[in-house]
Amino acid sequence: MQAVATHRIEMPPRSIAAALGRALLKDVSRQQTSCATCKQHDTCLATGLDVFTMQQFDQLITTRIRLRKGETLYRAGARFSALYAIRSGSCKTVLLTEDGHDQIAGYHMAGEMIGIDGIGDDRHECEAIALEDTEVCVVPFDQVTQIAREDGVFQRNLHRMLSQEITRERRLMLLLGTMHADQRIATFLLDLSHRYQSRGYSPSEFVLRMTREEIGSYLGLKLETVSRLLSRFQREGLIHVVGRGIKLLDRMLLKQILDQSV
Amino acid sequence: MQAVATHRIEMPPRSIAAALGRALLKDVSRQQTSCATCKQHDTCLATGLDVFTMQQFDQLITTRIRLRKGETLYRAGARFSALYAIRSGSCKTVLLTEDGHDQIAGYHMAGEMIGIDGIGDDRHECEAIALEDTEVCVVPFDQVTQIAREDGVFQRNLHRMLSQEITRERRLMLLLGTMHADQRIATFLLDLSHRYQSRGYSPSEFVLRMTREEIGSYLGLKLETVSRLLSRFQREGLIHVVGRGIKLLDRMLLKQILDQSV
DNA sequence: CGCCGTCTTGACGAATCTCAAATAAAGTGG
DNA sequence: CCACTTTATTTGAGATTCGTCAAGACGGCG
Repeated sequence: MQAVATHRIEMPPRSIAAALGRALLKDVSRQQTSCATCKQHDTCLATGLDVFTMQQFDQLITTRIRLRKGETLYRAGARFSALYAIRSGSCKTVLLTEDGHDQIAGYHMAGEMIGIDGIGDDRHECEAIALEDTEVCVVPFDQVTQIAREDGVFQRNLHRMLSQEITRERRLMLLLGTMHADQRIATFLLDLSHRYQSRGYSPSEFVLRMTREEIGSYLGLKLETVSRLLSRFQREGLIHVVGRGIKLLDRMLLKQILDQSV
Repeated sequence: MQAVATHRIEMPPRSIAAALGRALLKDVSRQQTSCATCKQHDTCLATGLDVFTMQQFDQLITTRIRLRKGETLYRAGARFSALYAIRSGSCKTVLLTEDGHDQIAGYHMAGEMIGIDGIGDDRHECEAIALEDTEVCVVPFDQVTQIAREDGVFQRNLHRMLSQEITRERRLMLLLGTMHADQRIATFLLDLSHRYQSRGYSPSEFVLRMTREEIGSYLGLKLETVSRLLSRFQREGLIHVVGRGIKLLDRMLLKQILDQSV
């Protein structure tokens, strides 16, 4: 019996370093039950480290930040100095253009790492905003760099983390470039389902943390289109919607929507 | 008086290592004229290295590959072992989904580095295909990793390169998620203009290496829409089109298209 | 010269956006 | 805790953009 993420996802509270460790561990989930929260889309900086390096890494984490709903973790243009591991709650990252356009680039839940967009030119190029009360661990990047130079496994994990961000964005590009509105919504719901499941929550019942408008921005749609499609999916028996509460009734049918070439 | 890239962009031929060096150098363009070809969108792995590390890096490059138009450099799913610096010619990278969809993820010209999508899980997740006869230098990634551990500047350059790929994709996401067809085409033309300019070619006159269909795939449009908009831009005096030859007549007006909020 | 892939252009239709109004939910101050 | 304000959501009708289908033109190449 799985917990339903009706309220908000929270990682079990322990020491700060342990919290981040959980957020970063992967494939070692058999040994540590808390790592069950972190399987697929996570960042895995600490996978397979030897004890010494792991201790070193633990010592990095000396600060954590509490954000209330709507508060900003970092703004576009802010100086980049650290990565942030989400300990509890969730964030959105927002892209801004000169001409006032904006778009939500990502929705990030507990166990994920954000802020890597700043590495390139020492400035964050998007802003991160809490969608609910959220707590993040601060991981100073210069020290990450240092450990990467001393430990090959850690270096590899860092590269993998960066590359996975590229992969994530590619998937979104494909969605935005080729999919119809219903396919986008279906993909979005299945992605959430998958991510909740890999954190130990129900894959078929969860609460959206974003408004219809934010979902639309993320998927390249208008809020009315999002609303209409959720209603349509409900009429067709695919899902059950109550406000931001979502229950997936037939995930096979949802997946079939993705196959429709027209 | 600038050369017009009427035929194809080719880096001046020298030794293999030097060719890659040019492709990767940045900000040192005052000292080496050949680096004028590589200013903005490039990868800069070798920026600011000391002589010793630079020599080390030079020795990496022992292979280059010649591709005829249409040939594949790597396929999706192929084992990742190296990055590729484009020495002459150009490539497209293509994303593929299980259900047969595909989309062009990037258009890469001489002086750019491709293949970094493979780092995450040791497999390339897109395929790279030559748009014309093309020559690439092979940069073995395990040795890149090794140098990164020994040299902090090099490590930083590597991180920057990865992060820039993220930035590039973000821009494309914004385009796909928020822009109208005319804004996408205008952005596409201005981006090419910018990149040709930073390689020492005319920013206002160049030859497209892709078909209308490929441009459409890249921008999330159908080929007819691309064709119609190029015609419209020509009618409006913004550009002059002859087949794949493009002359930008009024870049200010093109930029203004991006500001139209409607 | 004729074939084939590419490109242009038109007419039509479908998907999505825009505008608008009503309803529901969330937040606020007393 | 209630009344009130604000914000979010749903739904409809109409406009618009872009895609689809189709026909013909262009250009390169054997």
